[in-house]
Amino acid sequence: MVNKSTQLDKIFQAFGNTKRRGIVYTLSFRPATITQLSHEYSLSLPAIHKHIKVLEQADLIYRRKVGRTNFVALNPQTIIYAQNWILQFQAGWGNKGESLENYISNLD
Amino acid sequence: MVNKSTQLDKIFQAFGNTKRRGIVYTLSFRPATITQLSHEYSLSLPAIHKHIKVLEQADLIYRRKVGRTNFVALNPQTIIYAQNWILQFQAGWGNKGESLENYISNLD
DNA sequence: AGTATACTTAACCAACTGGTTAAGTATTAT
DNA sequence: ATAATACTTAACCAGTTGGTTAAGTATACT
Repeated sequence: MVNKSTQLDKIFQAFGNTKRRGIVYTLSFRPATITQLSHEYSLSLPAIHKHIKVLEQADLIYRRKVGRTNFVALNPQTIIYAQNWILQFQAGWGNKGESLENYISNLD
Repeated sequence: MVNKSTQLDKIFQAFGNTKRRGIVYTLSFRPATITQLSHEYSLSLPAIHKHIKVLEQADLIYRRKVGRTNFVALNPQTIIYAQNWILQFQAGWGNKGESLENYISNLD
């Protein structure tokens, strides 16, 4: 399998996990350290490390190391990018009350 | 592993694949049949069948069988649900130009 | 110098994903 | 009745995911 993963794939795959969405939610209030997040979500350090990596590779968060402490913060631009993809369907089929039943019965 | 998958997990996992996002995009113009989608995305019927199942279990699409033909259509309510989750971050940290560098240097 | 803290990395594992081929079912056309 | 169409299901497979335990590294504290 070729598995060409685009950025939107990575972003939505990152969102597709309850704990990662929780981390994003937490970071929407303020930055945090990895240890803080591991306590908040009852995850081992290796486990949170993997989640952070997934979020980082999706460019949803970025980090800065200060001494031995890693601070992570949201990257709002990437969230806006995902928002915009979803928002394009605002005016799409179904938003004006169309139903599949009606669609089918109007075929010929 | 327990793998308690919430609806948001399913929705974002469904979005986390380029071909499934393509299917959603196509369906944002009008309903389609499974065979039409398999041609449009060069996928075998078993492959498209699995994608349709993922989208259906996330409640992003629904279908009606007419004779031997399966029509599928978007469920805009579910898309709105995902939009709303993402839109909550509109006013979150980082949207007023805050940077992690500044955050760190203001700690004490 | 020795110990604690904050990760990081590696190896392992079961479950899931996204495709395949092959075979089966239901409906429609000839 | 036979054949074509439109899926559906099952079995298989390689790669990914999300956790684990154990060990390693870098920085800070005493």
